[in-house]
Amino acid sequence: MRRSGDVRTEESEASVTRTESTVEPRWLDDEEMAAWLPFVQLLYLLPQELDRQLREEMGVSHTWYSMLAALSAAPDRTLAMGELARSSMTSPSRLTHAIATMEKRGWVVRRPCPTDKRSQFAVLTDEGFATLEAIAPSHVAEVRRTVFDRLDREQVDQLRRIALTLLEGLG
Amino acid sequence: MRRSGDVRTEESEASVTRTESTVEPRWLDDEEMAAWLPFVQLLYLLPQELDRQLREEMGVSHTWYSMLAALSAAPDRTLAMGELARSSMTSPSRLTHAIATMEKRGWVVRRPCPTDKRSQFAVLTDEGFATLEAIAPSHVAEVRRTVFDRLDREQVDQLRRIALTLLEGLG
DNA sequence: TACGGTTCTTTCAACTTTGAAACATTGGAG
DNA sequence: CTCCAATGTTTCAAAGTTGAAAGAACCGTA
Repeated sequence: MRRSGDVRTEESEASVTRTESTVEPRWLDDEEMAAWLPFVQLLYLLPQELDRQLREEMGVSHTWYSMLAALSAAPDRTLAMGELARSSMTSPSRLTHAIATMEKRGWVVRRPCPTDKRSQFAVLTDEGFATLEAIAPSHVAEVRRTVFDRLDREQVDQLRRIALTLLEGLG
Repeated sequence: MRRSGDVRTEESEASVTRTESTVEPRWLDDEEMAAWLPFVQLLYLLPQELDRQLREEMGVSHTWYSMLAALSAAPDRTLAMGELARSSMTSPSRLTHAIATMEKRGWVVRRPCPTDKRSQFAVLTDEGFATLEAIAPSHVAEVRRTVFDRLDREQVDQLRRIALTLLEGLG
């Protein structure tokens, strides 16, 4: 076992000797592994940190934050539930629960859609907007502290390209 | 409002005119925003995709996967709960629940630590190890498909450096 | 050896997330 | 017009996650 970690390339030598019918995958090589280990750590640690800060400061998860942000950027601060789910990258079910709770807090109201009775609009209230405005500065400060203060201009550009490339393979 | 999205720099113009006592943060500029929007999307979408694949294939979340992986790489496939929590980047509480469930499935057993009666060891069973071996190939294929097949060697190296840099600011 | 602060783990209750199923509505094909 | 599949949303029950608090054992100091 020369390597270790998340993807367990260290098993590659062992598994070629096994007699199973599964096709042997192409394991990660040393350079890929050297990138994957820190990247996957970042992938789980950074959202956790952003969530922690938002929750501590304002009792809001990043999921909620992006729902509020999406609404605030929409015309009339209004979006259909489905669109909101898509633009905040969350499941319909999760959205329903979250919006229900936010509605109780007075941040959002639901309105029936006049042209499609299946559909509901979610509308950001003034109170919801004010809440978002109150959160935003410390959130941006956190993003700056954890990300942009640590990268030079060139790396910011590299990050942009990499993220855009990888996003193509999702959604 | 010229820009939109997660960090809501579009509010910067509005907020300078407000009369609140909060200090105006340094908002993200265009280049930072152009990197942040896809990056934050990736940050939530990629783990979701990795989780989805692991869950679908083997009924296991990425959290569980990294616990199993950490155990499999440890001497005697054994780690104290605390060490396991640290190396799989999870909270003690979450670890307890997860290990309890895995123990029911026969993947792990808990053993008292002989030298410190507060501490418990988690030990990966043969069955747990076999499960991990069964998962690994399709997981590495997924990682390859979503990440490494899309980046050239230079980008892999850039990603490594960026991830390492940002990790310094966490933990 | 007894105190007290610290460490390691679990428990607890509240909350969130999940996917499947239910419900209501729509729009197109026959 | 009447199906029927597709769409948009909610409900449901099961599972997972959270942070705080509890419990147990450790270790240094007196």
